[in-house]
Amino acid sequence: MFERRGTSAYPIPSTAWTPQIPSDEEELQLPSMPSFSSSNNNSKRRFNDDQVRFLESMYQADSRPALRVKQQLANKLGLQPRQVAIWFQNKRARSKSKEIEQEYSILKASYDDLASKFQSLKRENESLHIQVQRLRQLTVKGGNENIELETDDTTKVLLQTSSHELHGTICQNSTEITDCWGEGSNVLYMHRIADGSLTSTEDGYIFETNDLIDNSTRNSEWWEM
DNA sequence: TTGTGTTTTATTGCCTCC
DNA sequence: GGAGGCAATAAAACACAA
Repeated sequence: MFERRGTSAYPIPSTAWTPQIPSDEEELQLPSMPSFSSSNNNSKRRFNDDQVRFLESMYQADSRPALRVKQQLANKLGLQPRQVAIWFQNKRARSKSKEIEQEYSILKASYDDLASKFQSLKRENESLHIQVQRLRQLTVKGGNENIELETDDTTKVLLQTSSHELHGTICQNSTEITDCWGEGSNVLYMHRIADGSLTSTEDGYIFETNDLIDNSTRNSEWWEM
């Protein structure tokens, strides 16, 4: 990006000017100012600041002006009608390109945010798998032990194991698991059933220990994204 | 001053619409 | 079929660092 350096040979209107798009009978209204000289001896010249300013203003009002408007604008600016038409065409292309750039930035920010959340969930998931494996080993041994599963900053699960039964407690918003064993805490009871699977009394909270690891790897493509 | 990257003006060819 | 729009691209103008 760089700024146009050119100096203006014409006075710049002191107040913002909004072009009025003329009807069929009207003439294009431009602020009074000296006509632009058409000293365009067929070499490629950049339009001066005033010409660009007027064209920009017109573009704001109408990005696709009618032929007659373009002709009148060309007369006022000392340009060929074709130059004006091409300027509008290029301007539309530049605007579209900028718009796409902005949309890309928004989408990228959104993607980065999602990717970050995904990574953190993935880490949590991996940690849970390790802890579940540990739990399985202990239940197979038939020990009698309290196991604390850490899921994230605000949730902890305590499982009390014996040879054939598991009791799980979910503690939320507590750093110490014992803090939340009181009234109102969210308690999850999981029971071993005949075939070795685990089930809980919470709605929709059923999983099978024999399959747990396999279940997690069934959708491994999704996690490997 | 020069080389390089960016921006602007202009051309070309294709497409759509009336 | 002609007019006008768009995408791709060329070429000139320009900014700027080395």
